[in-house]
Amino acid sequence: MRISELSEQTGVPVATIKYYLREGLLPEGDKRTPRLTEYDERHVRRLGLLRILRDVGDVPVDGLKRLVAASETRGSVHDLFAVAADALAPTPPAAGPGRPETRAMADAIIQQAGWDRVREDSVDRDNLAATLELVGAFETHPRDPAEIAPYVAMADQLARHEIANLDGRKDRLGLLEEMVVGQVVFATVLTTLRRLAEEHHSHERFAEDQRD
Amino acid sequence: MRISELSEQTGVPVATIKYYLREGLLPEGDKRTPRLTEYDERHVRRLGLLRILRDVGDVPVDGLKRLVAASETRGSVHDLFAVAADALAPTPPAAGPGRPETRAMADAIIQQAGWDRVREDSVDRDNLAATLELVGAFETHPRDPAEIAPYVAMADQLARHEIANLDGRKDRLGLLEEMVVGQVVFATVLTTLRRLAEEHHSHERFAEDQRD
DNA sequence: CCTCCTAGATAGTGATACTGTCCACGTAGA
DNA sequence: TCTACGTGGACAGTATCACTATCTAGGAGG
Repeated sequence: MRISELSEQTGVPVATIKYYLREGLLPEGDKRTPRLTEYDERHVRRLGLLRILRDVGDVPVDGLKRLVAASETRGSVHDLFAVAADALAPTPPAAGPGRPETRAMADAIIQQAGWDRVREDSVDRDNLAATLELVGAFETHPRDPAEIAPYVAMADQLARHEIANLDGRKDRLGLLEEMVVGQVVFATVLTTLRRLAEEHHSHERFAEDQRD
Repeated sequence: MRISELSEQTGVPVATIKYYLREGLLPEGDKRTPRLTEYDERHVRRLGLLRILRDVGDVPVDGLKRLVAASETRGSVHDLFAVAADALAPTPPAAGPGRPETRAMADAIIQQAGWDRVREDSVDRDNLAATLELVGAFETHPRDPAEIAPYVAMADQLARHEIANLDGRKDRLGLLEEMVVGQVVFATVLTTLRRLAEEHHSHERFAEDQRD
């Protein structure tokens, strides 16, 4: 199919498709002649994936690039997922490294959770530390691990559920795609659901409360 | 304290403080003379809050404005929370209204969850619908509610936990602040923890898997 | 043959969140 | 009293991001 058809089928403007091609987010099509390139279903699918990650997950274009690079990772599917996790993780909120004790607390949380398969240099260790650091600067005490425990338990449940639910028949890249889409979509959905649930549950405690 | 001192104490540049004052995110200080304004602890605190919401929660300045406006809401604490939830909710990903059946599915999910205290016009109903719509356009089938059920249960747990843990001694605005910070901080933390947990749990199933 | 589309290069746009400059003035320390 | 530095206020400038538009030359297809 031609670029205009690809655009029609996906709803993505031609200019944007060209941009994604330039950025290497879409593989080049089959160049029949210097003036005519043929695109196929793989492009349609990839474009759909890119739009979901951008529109639903707010993944920056730079993250998409890292994801594309990650998809070339050799090794086990587990290795592939680990590299993809780094690609999806935002770059740590604060530039600075933060106090080492905050990083230690992040590591302690991960160890407490029993997640001993997490790489020592996972980006998310820094992310967790950076978040604790920023929050700690506001609330004087760096929010002790006990407060985080329920969230650790939830994350563990969530991850088990999602890993278990991956379609075992897919190939390497199919699994990656499913994992990545699941991660960003359900992160968004969960955040929205949580706000809805909070609105509901605040009723019992605060509907009558006119305080102040 | 003077503006330079406020800046030092919070680490926020003077120019940024001026910007926040212009935007109405910070209340004006006590204008002793036309050339000298006195700021106090309330400004320090507010600035800390704003920075957390921006740096950790990625709340846009516009959302912060909505939040400030929301904090003036009359009525019960429950009403206050509801308006704040709308302020924190991102404006729906897609501009268009989407198919009505998607909106119906969003409403059905909320009803199934038993969250009957959620306002009919909550922004998050639209957000949920918009997300379902976008995902549905990619994966042909609009992901049936059963797949979402576990997330509904999690969100419910999360919300109960958070509402129950609010410090009951605080005043109206203190409660709002705690609720809002908790919401954005734990949303971020949970997302990070989930990626970490997924990396760990993928080991058991995929460490040996070289597929493809 | 003529019109439309394409690839590829490059430049421009709009939104967001600051950041920098300028000025006249006033405050505080010497 | 003198003076250097800090201030409020207005406004312009900047950086980044994610596109979007324009232009050129040329080939495809009726």
